[in-house]
Amino acid sequence: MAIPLLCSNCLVKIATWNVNSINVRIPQLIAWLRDADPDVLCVQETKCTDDNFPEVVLEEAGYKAAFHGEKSYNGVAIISKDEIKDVRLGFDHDNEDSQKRLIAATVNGVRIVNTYFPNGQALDSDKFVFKLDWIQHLRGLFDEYYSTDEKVLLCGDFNVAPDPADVWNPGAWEGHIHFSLPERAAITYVKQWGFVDAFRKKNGDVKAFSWWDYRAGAFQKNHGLRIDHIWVSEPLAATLKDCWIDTAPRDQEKASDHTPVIAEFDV
DNA sequence: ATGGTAGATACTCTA
Repeated sequence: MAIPLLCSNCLVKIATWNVNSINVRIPQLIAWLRDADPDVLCVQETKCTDDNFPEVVLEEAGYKAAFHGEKSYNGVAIISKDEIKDVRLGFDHDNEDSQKRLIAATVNGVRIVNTYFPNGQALDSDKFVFKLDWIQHLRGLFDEYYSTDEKVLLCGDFNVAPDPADVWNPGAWEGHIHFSLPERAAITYVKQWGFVDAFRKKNGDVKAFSWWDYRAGAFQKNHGLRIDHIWVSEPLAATLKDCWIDTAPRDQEKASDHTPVIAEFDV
């Protein structure tokens, strides 16, 4: 009798969380893994080199990890209970100086692409040009390597709020970084590859946020943006059971400015 | 319009 390699008729939980320094946040991260019990957690802004990644602590908590980091800035990782296969680090054209913003891997037959989109700073900044260019390259990655017939999941900190419902005061944010038309158009182009927004599929047009500025008591006033996303291909969307934002970690001491987004699949 | 906070680094940058 063959031993099944993949889970069948079971729930798989995949989450994304910008932790804003994984070494500062490791106590909250370990606690959240125990409470929320995700199968996979994609993290962004690890802000550490690969030799400083807290691999052992995660192992003790029952998780393996694949990571792609650098000193001080950026950095992404995929943390998983199950085996992490076929890891990709960055784009084909990246060199050793390229910002570490992309890691992809296959877990239980799902191709996971974990991303930390450039912030862009301001529309008149060189960093904004870099942001739009980076997003174009991301679409290119799906065109080149992946099929919409496969189970593909794109998640991470997109640094873009797609719609007015994703912004606490869309009137004031219109034209500003995170909610300007060029960057919204850029992520729409990525979405048109064949993605479904998991949160919107399960929650309609509800207003909900995944990030609140550290400043001006933004979290207490619920002055937030929904810039952390889980987008899935149609074959994966067909198995989507639920998608939600867990605001509890944002309310803790020493919180990240982002909070986890979780999608649950019946595979 | 300004400045408010946090993290990493090193006397400032990024978000």
